[in-house]
Amino acid sequence: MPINSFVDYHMSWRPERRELTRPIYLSLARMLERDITEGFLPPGTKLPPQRELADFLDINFTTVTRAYKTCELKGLLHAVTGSGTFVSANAVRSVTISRDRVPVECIDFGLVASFEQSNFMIAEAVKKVAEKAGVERLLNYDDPAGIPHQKEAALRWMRPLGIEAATDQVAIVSGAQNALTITLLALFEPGSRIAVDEYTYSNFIELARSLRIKLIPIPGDDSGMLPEELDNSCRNAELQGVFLMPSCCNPTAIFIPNPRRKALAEVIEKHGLIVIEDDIHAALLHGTMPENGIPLRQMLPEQTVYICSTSKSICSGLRVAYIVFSDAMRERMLRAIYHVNVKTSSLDAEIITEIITSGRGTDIVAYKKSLAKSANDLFADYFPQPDDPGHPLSFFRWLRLPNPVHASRFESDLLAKGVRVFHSERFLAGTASRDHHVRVALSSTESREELRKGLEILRSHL
Amino acid sequence: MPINSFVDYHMSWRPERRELTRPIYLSLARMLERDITEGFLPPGTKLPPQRELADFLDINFTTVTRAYKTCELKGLLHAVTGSGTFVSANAVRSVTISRDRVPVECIDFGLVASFEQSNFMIAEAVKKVAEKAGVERLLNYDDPAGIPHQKEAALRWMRPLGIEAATDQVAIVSGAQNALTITLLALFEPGSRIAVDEYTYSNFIELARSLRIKLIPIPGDDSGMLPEELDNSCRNAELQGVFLMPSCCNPTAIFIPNPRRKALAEVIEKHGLIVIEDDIHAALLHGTMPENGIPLRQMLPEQTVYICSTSKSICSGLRVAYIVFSDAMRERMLRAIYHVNVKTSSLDAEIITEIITSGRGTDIVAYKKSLAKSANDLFADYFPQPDDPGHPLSFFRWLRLPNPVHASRFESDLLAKGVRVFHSERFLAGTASRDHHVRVALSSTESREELRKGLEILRSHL
DNA sequence: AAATTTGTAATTCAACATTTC
DNA sequence: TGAAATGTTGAATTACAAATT
Repeated sequence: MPINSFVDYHMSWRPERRELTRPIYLSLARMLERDITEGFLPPGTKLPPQRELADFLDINFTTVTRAYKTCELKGLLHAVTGSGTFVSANAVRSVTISRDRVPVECIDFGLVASFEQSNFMIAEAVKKVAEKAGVERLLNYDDPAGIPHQKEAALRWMRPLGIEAATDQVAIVSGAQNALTITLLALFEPGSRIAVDEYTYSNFIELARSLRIKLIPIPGDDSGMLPEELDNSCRNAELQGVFLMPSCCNPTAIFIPNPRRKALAEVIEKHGLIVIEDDIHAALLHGTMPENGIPLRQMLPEQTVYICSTSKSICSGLRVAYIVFSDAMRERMLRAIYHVNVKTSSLDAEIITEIITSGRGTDIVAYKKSLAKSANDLFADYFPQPDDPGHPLSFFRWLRLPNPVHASRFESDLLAKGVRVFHSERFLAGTASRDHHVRVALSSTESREELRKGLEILRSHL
Repeated sequence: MPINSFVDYHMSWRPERRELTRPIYLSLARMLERDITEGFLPPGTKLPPQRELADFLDINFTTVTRAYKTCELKGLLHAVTGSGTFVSANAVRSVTISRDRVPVECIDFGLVASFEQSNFMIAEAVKKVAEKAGVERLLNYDDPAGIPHQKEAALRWMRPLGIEAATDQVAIVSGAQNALTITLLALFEPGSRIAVDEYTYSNFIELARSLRIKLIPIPGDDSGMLPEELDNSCRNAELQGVFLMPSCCNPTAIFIPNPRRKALAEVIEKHGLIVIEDDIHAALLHGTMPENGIPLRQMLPEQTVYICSTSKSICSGLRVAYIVFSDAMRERMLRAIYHVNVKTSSLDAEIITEIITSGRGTDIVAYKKSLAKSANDLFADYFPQPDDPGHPLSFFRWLRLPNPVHASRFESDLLAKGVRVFHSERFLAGTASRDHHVRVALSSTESREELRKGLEILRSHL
């Protein structure tokens, strides 16, 4: 029997004892999920401690643990030892970012596109490939990891970025997100732990969640993840990997300087972590900083998966990315590629190959860089941030909000005014809801005029 | 202390007590995995019962349960209440099928290609699309599930197959395997159970294994899965879904007749299972049987995911498949598409669309049908199987071997003679290593002559 | 047909780790 | 600084279900 009657206590959640059916933990989890999704327990609510609720329901407290855990794995809750269990900020809605169902009439600073104005150059390459002899050979099941000359082009593209690899250490897949899925499936398992920045690309967060891979947020500073913090986390919990975007972290735009990269590499090597290095912006940012970033793949070739997408630098719609891996990983990576894709369209890969080998890729990158420069200059006019640690040519900026705001209300208010942005809360890997920021994509508007108009609306809203 | 010394008993596995570290169940699972992959415990070995091993190690028997369970989810074991726990047939090697690293000089009856001789017709469509105005609009992030007119074409393609759906119930993805990954990620979770035929497409087996989804093999007869057996399994264990290829099961080539489909649908509806209906051969086989198959999607629209790939029927290299789902599934499906692919290349989708709307698709299908007819006739000359229950136009045949053989030795002996086939053991979802078969792909050779030569070698080998 | 063997699952117990105050 | 609050995890207990003999 319950020790106390609890009539006088305040408990944020009081499930009906009579509604409990066996198995208890499942029915409790169902009730909890229902009350969260129906809004009775709004985001941020502190749930009763396990022992207290167990006492109230006259069950063992680890049965509550299980019910809470079930909801936590679904992303509805997060729990902190010592503090309690809380309803997640993103419990109700999905934080997945896509261009599906965006109101047509809005200025999109949400999804980070890639200055699609350059796509007429791609259209030319499409024509060129289509007219070549032997297109038929691009249309079968052969070479699931890419045709040899396509892989050569891939290596040629990555060489200036500091990547040297053999052709059997590279594979062609369908974009960076696809590469991440493949890598997580190939090298990790449910329950694995991967270190990430406190603010992390939200689609990676949800992908990991759906694969039941746990992300461990590591504190960072203006130069990115802190090596000593990573070292700490490795000591406390068994970590299998670390996810990094060294040339331009999404969403914070931070470029990790080489000394920091080296310090991180040392810690990573010491603990034998697998590095997932998403260098999606590398080609675009190369040559614009006093010193080019050294990829972690170069420092730790045996334990790094290097992902180089052409979506941002060349063309977003063709879905071509390169993955570089070590010999020890090859078998597992190829198998995962086969399970997820069978193969990537050789036609698309051939178009990108044509663009690279013809030298046109360099032109496209230069053009996108000039657009990025111009967009960032305009942004700086509206929001001067002299101490902004982000990369100066980033396709998006990380803007600190002067006052705390309600994240999803902020987004929807601004959307009502015709501008879509994403609040920092979407990018939270863990719990810590510290400062408030918005990520502002500069590469998705069709003209400088549209960009200006959107920035105007954003500034007046703040 | 252990009750008996066990010195006199035979136990198939005697892990070192001293090697156990805490947590016990994990270290025990690791030892078990090691001993299986290193071959000390060959496939089929019966492991000691949980209680016996627990007694031997002086631990609680549910700790052994957990260790066994861990290995079972990895696909290394399977357990049957009452009988015991056994090492899986495919525990050690991968059964993934791909065209990577096939000896160049072999006749490939392994991977099921799609009579690639018709690809010159696709090359024409590529040219046509490339020359159209507005190719740029195919090259951005828009419409992740497919451009509206492409989805219309998809529905037009599927309508004769018995599929009626709204445009927001269909999405374009990158081939059937990709569709399966997306479906499993969207609608199932680690630990979910899906019913499958005893012989099942081996890439689906491995995909499920990597997602820790458990496949429950259901006995069948010449008309496919047995409804009463499915009903039984549903009663005994909580199943969430069922995977079916009704128009031509891979690898057995069985076409499920309509009465059987209806009986299965009844059981499925009763238990509320999600149907994954991979109708990859539907377009090719339509109109060749006395009665066309009614898709399960038509009978159970709310609980079916219908997958219609164009890889086999139109072109394998372009990686385009259609998924049809119910309104209740939409949100989860779109999110999974975004996590795995972001989107499928609109260019590839447009080429397929062009082929469908121009009516060329029907020509291609007719051509492939004629090739399939001819190949099957040739096969029947070499291996008359008057009572073969498979579909007469199947791209592969399921050939019973007169005598039991060693599966992987059989494959490698034949490969040494220049022919690649796959033994039935690769397709075993569960345990029962019953009859011996080989799957012979008829659609992967480049000419009738090559096919004949391969069949000759195969016959003389038997 | 009943008893036995064997695996499954929910719950409870106990020890522990982290955070807060 | 250390005690209290709070969540985590492994293992044991218990009841049960299926297959075998």
